[in-house]
This record gives sequence, structure tokens and C-alpha cells, in this order.
Amino acid sequence: MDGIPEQELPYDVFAKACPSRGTLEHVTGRWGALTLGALHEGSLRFNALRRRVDGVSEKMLSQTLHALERDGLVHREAQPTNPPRVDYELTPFGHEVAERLLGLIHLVEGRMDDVLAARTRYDETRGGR
Amino acid sequence: MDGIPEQELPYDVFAKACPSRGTLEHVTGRWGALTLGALHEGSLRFNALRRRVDGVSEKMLSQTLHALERDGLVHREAQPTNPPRVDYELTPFGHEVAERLLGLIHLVEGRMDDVLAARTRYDETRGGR
DNA sequence: CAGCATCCAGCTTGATACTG
DNA sequence: CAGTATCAAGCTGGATGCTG
Repeated sequence: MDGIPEQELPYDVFAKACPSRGTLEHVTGRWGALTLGALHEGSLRFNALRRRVDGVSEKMLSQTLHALERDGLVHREAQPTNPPRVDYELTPFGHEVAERLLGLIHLVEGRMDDVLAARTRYDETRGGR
Repeated sequence: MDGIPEQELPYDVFAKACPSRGTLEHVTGRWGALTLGALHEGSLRFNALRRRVDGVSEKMLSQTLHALERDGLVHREAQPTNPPRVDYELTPFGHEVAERLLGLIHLVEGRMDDVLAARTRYDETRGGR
């Protein structure tokens, strides 16, 4: 009967305690997703990244990069020069993740007119209250 | 020279003020992603959904569903019976989004061993402090 | 069952200031 | 340039109680 063990995955985001949930949050979080998206086009230095991800604070970017580096999605390349120069780039796994993320992002961007229309409809329907 | 206008998208998540950023957050948010993932397999009633998305509170699920419904990703089907029965299901657009999301989720789940190993390495490297 | 209203602890976030 | 440290404020989210 368990001749064909049904290839059960050891990790399941739907389970509260699964560590994959944490990683998913790093990846999809407000700044995580945009950071990965930005780095998918090529490596960037700290402040360039900060400019690209419009609205992120120094602190949040730093924090986001640490989490992504820790999870093995981003590689940090520091050159001991003066002034310091640090480049951030995606690891192969980071690129895989970023690709899917960008697919999602573009899908959403491309349908924003529909989304906005849906919102208007929704708000009008229950607009009175 | 703008014979071939380069198909510029009107929406850009990287821009702070773009409404697409809000929608992306609804979609990728902690509960948004899991809710869409759960509903991709089929419609579910409120409490079934609550059980499926392990750890979500009533309030957060309700809030998440409202946001997704407003953005046109989820359809709410209420039957005026007693006791009340409400089914939630994805719209076609919701399914498209959920598909990509699940791709991302499975990618992450499938690589968790690598992620965990990367974390250990990271923590050991700067483990001292 | 399917939810809304309220309260409030605490985590997240953004400013600001400082270091190497 | 590339960050870290600190602090206040605001939003997130859970618990509880109630409605239809």
C-alpha cells in the first residue's frame, strides 16, 4: 500500500509552525518583493537600491537585505575601499524567486485598470455605508 | 522616432505612489497569499478557510477577504439561509494570481532545506556577534 | 455559521543622529 | 558611501463580546 508514497513535501506554508512561512514573508513582504525585483535586473549598491525602491528607509532596506542574505537569496559583496563600496546581487536561487515575483508583479501591474474598476464598483455597491 | 513606442506600462510598483503597490501587498501579504492559495483549490466557506489557513484570526481573515474582494480577486457568494452559508471563490483574475503565487510558494517550500542551511551558515559566520 | 465592534499590547516603521 | 543605534508613533493583529 505505500508502494507509491505520495511524494509529500516536508514543508507546508499552510501550517502555522512551518519555517517556510517565514521565508515566504521575507520574499513577499513589502520591501522584500521590491528589493528582489530591483536586483533581478543586476547588482546594485546600497544607495542605488534605496533610490530604486522608492520609499524604503535606510533601516528597512538594511533589515530586508540582511533577511534575504540570511535566507540565501542575496549575496553581499563588500569591497574594503574607502569610501566603502558594497554590491548586492541575487544568488541563483534568488533569481528564480525574483523571476516568479516579477511575473506576479507584472500581472498585477497589467491589470490595475481592472482592479481599480472593481474597487469603484465595490465601493459604490456598499458605498452608502 | 517614436514609431515603435516602447509599450510603457502605466503602473509601476517601484514608484511609491503607484496603486499597484497596494494591490501587490494585498496579494502577497501574510494572509492574502495563503488565502488565495487555499481558494485556488476550490471555493470554501468562511470557517473552512479559517481552518485551512492555519493561524489566521477571524478578524484578519475577514479583513483579508474584503480587501481581495474589493480588488476583484475573490467572489463572495452568500446564501440567505439559516444558518447563513457563505462561499468564497476566486475570480478568473484571482486564479491567475493564485497560480503564480503557488508557483512561488512551492519553489520556496521545495528549497527550504537550502534556506535553512544558508541560515545556519550565516549565523555561524557572524554567530560570534 | 458568519461575521462586526471594541480594546489594547506590541511589533513595525520612519526620523534622527552617529560611526567607520 | 554604507551602514548602526535609538526613540516615538502608529498600525497590526489577537482576544473578547455581541448580532443576525
